[in-house]
Amino acid sequence: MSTQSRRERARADRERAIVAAARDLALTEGWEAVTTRRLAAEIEYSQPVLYSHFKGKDAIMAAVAVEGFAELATALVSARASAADPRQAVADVAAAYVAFAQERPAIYDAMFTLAVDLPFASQDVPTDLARGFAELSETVRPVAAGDDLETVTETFWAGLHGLVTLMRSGRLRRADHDRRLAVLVQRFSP
Amino acid sequence: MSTQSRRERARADRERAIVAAARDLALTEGWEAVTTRRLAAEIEYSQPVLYSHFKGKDAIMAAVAVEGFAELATALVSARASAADPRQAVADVAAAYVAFAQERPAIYDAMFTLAVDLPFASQDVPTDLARGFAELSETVRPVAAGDDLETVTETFWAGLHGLVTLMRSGRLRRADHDRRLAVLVQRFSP
DNA sequence: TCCAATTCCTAGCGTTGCTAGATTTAAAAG
DNA sequence: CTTTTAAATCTAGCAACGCTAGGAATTGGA
Repeated sequence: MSTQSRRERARADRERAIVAAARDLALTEGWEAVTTRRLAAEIEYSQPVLYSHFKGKDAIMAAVAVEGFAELATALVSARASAADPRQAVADVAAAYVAFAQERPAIYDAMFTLAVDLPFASQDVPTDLARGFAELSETVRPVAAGDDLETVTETFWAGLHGLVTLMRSGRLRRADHDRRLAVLVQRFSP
Repeated sequence: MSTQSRRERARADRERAIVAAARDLALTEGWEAVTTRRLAAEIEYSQPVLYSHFKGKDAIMAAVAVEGFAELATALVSARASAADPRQAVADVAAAYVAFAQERPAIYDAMFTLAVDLPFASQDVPTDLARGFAELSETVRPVAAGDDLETVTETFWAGLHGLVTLMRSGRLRRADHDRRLAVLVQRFSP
């Protein structure tokens, strides 16, 4: 009984180590540097061990993404909480969203561009993703007016996502970023 | 002299065949099906021939993307031209943009998500890309007001891009798409 | 008809994600 | 404490990827 629980604990530790290694590698060198061989070396086990924890590389990336949802949600919550008024809240939350994406581009990609085997628009959305979305919702609620709140939230989100991805891939000049963000925020401000 | 020009013509034909094969394969089976071996088989030459035309697979994808810019620009031009008034123009151009992305997802990815070795925010932007961007600019000009036109255009573009990419990767429910687009259009309408 | 130059292909390198089968390790039974 | 059995882990390898070196074949001009 106790030996079994000890083993389970060790397994859980190793699983966390895999996700942490993937996250660190992706952050420092990008996802193309995150190979199964490299991950195995990092946790000091052989390659097949990874597959006893995760179905494949995509599942590992999904696990990193889920961690990212928690971080993003926390960042959005604190941004909105410290805003002086609803108008400032939109600007601050937008800034926090963009800052997260720019500081952790690899994590952001795993969350919103790469891994597709995560439940999004369905019932069993990861809790922290729902938390982040709810925070966006509350932020734009004052401007929803006649429109459906969820729809407005998704559209605002899409605007942020578009700005972030187009800029990071070099499609938009970085210099003008703040002005673009201001335009978007203004269009979604009370 | 004539034999040389004949050879040059044959080479140009083969180059076009490569891009066409890549485009067709990407459209029907996605970019992951576009391998250099598959492309070589398609044009009935061996693999290394590809590298006498293009620096690598990325360059082939970039060539497909450039073709896409032309198509998109044409679609946007005709959408704006047939619009009854400036307000309708915004809606029609937005709809045309989204329709293009949804009907040719692989091409759209090559244009705006994958290939990065294309000049975007610089002087030597592909002509057709500039054409498409100019069309977007003219469409949103009535709402630019005090803001810089280029900035507003880029922000509107980002909104469209965000909607398209988030929906295509399953992050947004497809059913509510029209309503989200309407919200965006309304925010950028005169 | 022979030579030279260009064009093209065969073969292979290093890397990827992933897996089958042997091997070691550890727990349970005697 | 030894033996047996089961679980955990590793070694080795597969198929596919992008890409390239070096030799074979084709072509045009002398």
